[in-house]
Amino acid sequence: MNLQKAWDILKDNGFKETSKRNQILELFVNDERYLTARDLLDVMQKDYPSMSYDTVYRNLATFVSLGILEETELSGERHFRMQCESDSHHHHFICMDCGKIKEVPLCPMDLLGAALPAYEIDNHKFEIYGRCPECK
Amino acid sequence: MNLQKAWDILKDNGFKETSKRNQILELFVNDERYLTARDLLDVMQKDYPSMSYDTVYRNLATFVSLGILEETELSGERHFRMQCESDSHHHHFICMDCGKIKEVPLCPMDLLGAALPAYEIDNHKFEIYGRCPECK
DNA sequence: TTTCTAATTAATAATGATTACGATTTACAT
DNA sequence: ATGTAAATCGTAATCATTATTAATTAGAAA
Repeated sequence: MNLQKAWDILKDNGFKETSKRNQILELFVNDERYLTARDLLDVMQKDYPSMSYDTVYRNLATFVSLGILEETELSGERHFRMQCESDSHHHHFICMDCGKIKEVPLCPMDLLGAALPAYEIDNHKFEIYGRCPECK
Repeated sequence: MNLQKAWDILKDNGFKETSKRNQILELFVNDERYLTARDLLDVMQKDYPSMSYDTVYRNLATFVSLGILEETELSGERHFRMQCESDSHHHHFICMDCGKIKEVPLCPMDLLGAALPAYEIDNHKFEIYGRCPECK
């Protein structure tokens, strides 16, 4: 997702345009890795020394709830990255060295069929972990 | 996994038999839900008021490393349950109300084929979340 | 059975991530 | 230009988890 699209979504939902918000978004646009709140803060405090945890976490929560960012938990910490462009449902290979992802256009739910009758299925998670060709 | 099997594994690896360890194991044998460290502590402090966090976490780590317990992260907290009896690789539906699981004898990795050439695959996670027939 | 030693535990403090709060500042509609 | 709700700052609080040190205990060896 690009910056413009993210701002369109924010504006549509009545959120104001601020420089902090913009820098957080720019950071995600320019970095395809999964980042933690601390990663963000460290980078951003170079430009905005007064950036606070509250601002970071509040905006991350906003972005996730609006579908601008996606979130996953890696080794006990919450990680965030820009929502993928591709509109078709997919899953991710995640490189545990560099944090970059590769889309996997396959969903195990398609193959589940009637394996869980009478169960209400709300959500699912499928992720593959390892090392990408560059890091191997 | 039953209590005897768990102790066999512990003894084989040189771990001593203690009442605290035994109670933690008994708790998991008698509860098929995913439990947090705090869940454990709350229950156990009724019988062993002096049970400490250290003991809980240290033993949980031991049990996981020996394959006695399995672990997953649910809504930001580590959860544990007894390792399944079934020896074949499988995944889990997890009820977000009661915490009970249902085994799903399907692995998406089987269907991945050569979708990720040149990638080193170390691990994967596939979980389905929702509500079980009893909780629905 | 007694003794010895390393493993285990208790009690508590420290850490690290995340959330909350009151005061201040800012975006933007009027 | 002004008013107001939203956003941010600075900091403190909270929550899960890990570390520390001293005391206790299991199990081996005498």
